[in-house]
Amino acid sequence: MYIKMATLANGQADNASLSTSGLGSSPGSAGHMNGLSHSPGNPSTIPMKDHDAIKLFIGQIPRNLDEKDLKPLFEEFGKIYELTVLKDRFTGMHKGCAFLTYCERESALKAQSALHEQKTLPGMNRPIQVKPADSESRGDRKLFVGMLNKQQSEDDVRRLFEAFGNIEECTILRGPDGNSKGCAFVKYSSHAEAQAAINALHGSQTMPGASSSLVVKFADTDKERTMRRMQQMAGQMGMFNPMAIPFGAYGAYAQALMQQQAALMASVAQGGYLNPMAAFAAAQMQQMAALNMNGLAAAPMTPTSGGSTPPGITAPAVPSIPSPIGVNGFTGLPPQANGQPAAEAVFANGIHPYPAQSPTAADPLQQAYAGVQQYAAAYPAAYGQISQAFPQPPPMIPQQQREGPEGCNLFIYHLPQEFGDAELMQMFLPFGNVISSKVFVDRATNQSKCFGFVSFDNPASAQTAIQAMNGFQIGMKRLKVQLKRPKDANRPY
DNA sequence: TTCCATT
Repeated sequence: MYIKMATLANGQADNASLSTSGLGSSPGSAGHMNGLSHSPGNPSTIPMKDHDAIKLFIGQIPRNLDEKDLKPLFEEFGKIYELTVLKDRFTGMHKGCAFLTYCERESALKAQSALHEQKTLPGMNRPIQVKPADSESRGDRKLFVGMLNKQQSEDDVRRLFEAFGNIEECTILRGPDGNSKGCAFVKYSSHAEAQAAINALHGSQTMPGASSSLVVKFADTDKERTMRRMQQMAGQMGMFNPMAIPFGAYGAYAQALMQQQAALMASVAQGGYLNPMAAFAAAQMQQMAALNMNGLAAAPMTPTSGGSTPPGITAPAVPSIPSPIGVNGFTGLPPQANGQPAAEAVFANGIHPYPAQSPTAADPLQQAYAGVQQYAAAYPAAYGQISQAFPQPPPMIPQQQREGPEGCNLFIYHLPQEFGDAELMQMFLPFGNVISSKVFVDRATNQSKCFGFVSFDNPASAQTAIQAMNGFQIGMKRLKVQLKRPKDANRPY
């Protein structure tokens, strides 16, 4: 078992090999940015998929082939977003099939036409199946919205609905004269998002001029054709989707967070169990590289961890960054950032759905730093050397479970098996004040069920966390991070 | 040969 106790160097190497998108880096090469320097702020380092990407079902796979064997076969047709071989939940037995999502819809279509029933893999007696997963066709995700104010535009409706998920389409129904009929269709990426919107908004308010409270229900499928016509009519007014710009000026910082989280989780996932020291150190190194890579840190990088206070950091988008994150993370200033108001201003500019936000909770940089402190504070006895670096760790002992307000509670799925409450909290601290984190554990086996909940004290942090962490890649799987379903979520309308 | 789980 000690063999698995990865040294820092090994942990980092593992990260690099695990990553499909260049997120990994090695400690010795922090100074030259691990080949990522050519893409500062390049969104391609954050894996994304088309909003209309198709999840494919792959059937008739020999049971001796796992994700890494299948990857090359399917990569021919495009960049893979996620590939998951289905396994029995208890025995871990390969079920002979998989789910595959390409980043681009087009790749899925190509793969389907090239492979579906076109050949039989060794040992199989039926040809390979490559087709949209059953789940792709089922599940209502289109909402009918009634009792709107007739002055409300598509953008107004979007603003009302965007907190509950990714809006793929939003159309006001209009008469031939172009006047709103006071209703709209809103299509989310998933059924769950649509359901969340229903739960939160149906009957929640009465628009000025409307005769009764807001109606939010699943769209009548019979009328889909009508709807399509409507959408085409309103079609060419090119609206931009605010959700497509997750962080605005903070994009680069979002990336930095990704790097940090990548290191943390990859080292856990690869190591087979949690090695807090390696994870922590890896996160530090990743953060150094990431911040510098993105041009947020002007300080020249030195490969050794000198004890000097890092020089001031300048950045065009985020004027002032707490420097301790910069050069080695183990020494430096207390986390009271001097740039909070500026950072908040940037952050509030089109990013916060809830403008009335406390600056403290809204400053992700500060939160990131707090997260690091928390991580160090969690293991003070074993790693005194590190906890020393933070003379006064904030009293952030995980509180008892408590739910936050509506819109503040996240459901997280596909957690690494090794993640416990503390790791879950650590993962989400950079986005706000985590008031609780809970990984579900099987009572019988004491094993994580790989899902859990995180609660923030404000909805903006929750949304920021969703934007940053939903779809975050661990191995070939991705975290699912969404608002917790309200308990009456399954009630049909 | 169809994942998926909501303190």
